[in-house]
Amino acid sequence: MSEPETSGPRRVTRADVARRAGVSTAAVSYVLNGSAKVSEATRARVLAAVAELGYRPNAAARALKLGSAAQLGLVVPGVLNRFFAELTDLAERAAATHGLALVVTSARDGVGPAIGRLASRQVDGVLVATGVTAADLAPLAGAGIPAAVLDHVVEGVTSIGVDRYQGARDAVEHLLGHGHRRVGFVGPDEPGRRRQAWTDALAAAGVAAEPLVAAEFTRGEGYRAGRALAAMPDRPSAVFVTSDDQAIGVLLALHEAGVRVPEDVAIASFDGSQESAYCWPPLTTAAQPSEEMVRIAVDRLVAREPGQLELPARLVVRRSCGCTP
Amino acid sequence: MSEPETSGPRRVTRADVARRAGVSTAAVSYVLNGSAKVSEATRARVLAAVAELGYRPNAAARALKLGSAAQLGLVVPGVLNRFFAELTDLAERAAATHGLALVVTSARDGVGPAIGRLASRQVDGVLVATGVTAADLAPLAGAGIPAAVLDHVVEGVTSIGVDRYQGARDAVEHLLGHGHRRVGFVGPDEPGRRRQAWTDALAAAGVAAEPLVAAEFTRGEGYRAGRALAAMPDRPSAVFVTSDDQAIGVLLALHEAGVRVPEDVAIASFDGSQESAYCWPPLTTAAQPSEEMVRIAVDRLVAREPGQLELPARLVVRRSCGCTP
DNA sequence: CTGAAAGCGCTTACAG
DNA sequence: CTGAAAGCGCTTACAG
Repeated sequence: MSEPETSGPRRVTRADVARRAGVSTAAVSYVLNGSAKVSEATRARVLAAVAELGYRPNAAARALKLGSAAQLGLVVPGVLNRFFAELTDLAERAAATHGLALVVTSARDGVGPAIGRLASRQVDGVLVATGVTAADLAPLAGAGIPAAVLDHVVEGVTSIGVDRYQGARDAVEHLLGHGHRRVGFVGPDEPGRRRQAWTDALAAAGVAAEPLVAAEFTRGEGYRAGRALAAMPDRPSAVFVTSDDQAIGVLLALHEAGVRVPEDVAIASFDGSQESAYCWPPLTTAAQPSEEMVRIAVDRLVAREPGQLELPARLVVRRSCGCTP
Repeated sequence: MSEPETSGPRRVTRADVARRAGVSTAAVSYVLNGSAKVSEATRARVLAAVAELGYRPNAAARALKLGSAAQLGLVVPGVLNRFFAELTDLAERAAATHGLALVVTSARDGVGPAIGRLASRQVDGVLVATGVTAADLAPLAGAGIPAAVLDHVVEGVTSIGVDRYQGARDAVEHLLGHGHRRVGFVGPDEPGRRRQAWTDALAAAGVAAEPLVAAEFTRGEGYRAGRALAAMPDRPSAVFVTSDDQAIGVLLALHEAGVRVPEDVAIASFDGSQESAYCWPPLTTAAQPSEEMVRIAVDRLVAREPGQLELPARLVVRRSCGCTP
């Protein structure tokens, strides 16, 4: 199209620095990598040359030699989901703590390709915040790259998850504690631990587990479910929603229909994203210990320490369940 | 701490593939890089060997040789802000279109360090979605890495921005069009184009530009501003808020105080994040053409095509201004 | 304490 | 159409 910029001044390499400082190239590496085997005078000369030349080590060369690109990969379903956006932010911080950069890969075209892309990038580890099987992770194992699954526990794979059953159960029981006897469920149609917790909690309370309104994990699906709820002749007086994002969609539909929350329908959800505190009414939600999960996962990745860990969810009580009027 | 995994099977290199396929290592490269200079039979043998061995080219070696790591850098203030989360998602998609990965760097410790980190990583370009000066970008220029500023236009720097003045002015005028004569401003205390638009629009309408409630670009600050608004004896009947995130904070404070939107206070904001459609009431907002901005910026980065472009904002009318009751 | 040298895995002219 | 070889910029034993 237009004239491409000329390649500009040749990149400055450590050879330039060595020449300028009057030392060997090895000395430059030693100084930069903090080896002790270099005199104070040499160190000063090298550092001065580095500053004068604006030298930056070539990360690719370093990665080739060391077999590490000093970066972590993160696979998310997409950063648009509130909860995953927060995870991305936390992961970036945690990685930075170890001097690692974060390569974000969305699994929009499937988790397999996403992992494949990362596997050839000499990443030092991969954080996976999507549904995966051990097989999906195989290319990483082949390349000697450790992986840690975030958010849920997968058999045979290093994973730091949250106890979805307990979190959901706490939320549903909280709703029951408000005296509700018809507590609906908004979430994926497939069986899962949150759904099981809902079923069990209602069974324990001696009431029927219904209605179930199917919705995938997006605000849009939550909105559709909310419209369905609003239109129900025998609407439940409370619902448990499997994620904050879905609950925010439910909220919108209910508002539009003039159904009041929590007066007409009480709501409790799952995730504890920051958004849950800023919608109206603020959501009572089973909060995942995201910060802790990410920190632990990154630490284990860096230490190449395998293992599984399930952390508890914590019920955060706000207005949507009817607690704070 | 625990025993580190053993280094595992040595990585398979193109030499292994060549041996297995019975061809030279060059042939492997030719096949993988789609060069025409290789026979069909050879190609098939190489591809078979690649599949059998699960070979993945070493990205670092490729980057060193080619001077390109096939990745783009993105500098954001943080991915927690709704708008930047969406930008991150869009950038990841746009980069993938060109076969590039996305390295996300938060400018939490300042834009200088963030850019420095990227500069040594052989990224093929950097997308900057933070306030920057041409000087901040100097290390990139030194390394021959093109940069493009997103979201606003910076003098002397390739940038794809939105017309903040026009967007804000449209929003304020829309509020005036509803008959409001006291239209407040919630946004940063420093002068800026959005604030100027607010001042000008009110001047043109012959009314005083007040009150101005200072708030930085976060939901928390928006919340504080909303509380201040709610407590005002001479509360304006409408406010323009400089971002959706802030507006969502304002909304929460107003709800808590029992101030109705739009009946008591009409609101219009800026950004057009997806969140603006899902809060209550949904926000009338001057929407940035994010998808287009990101696509154009990435295309220009890849083509190393400099230049500046300012795109119009588009007013999306929803309930918060009083339009759709 | 410092320097010369090998090698990380790739790509790509250059000969054949 | 294919192979041998140089070289990208670094790190790090190994001699001195």
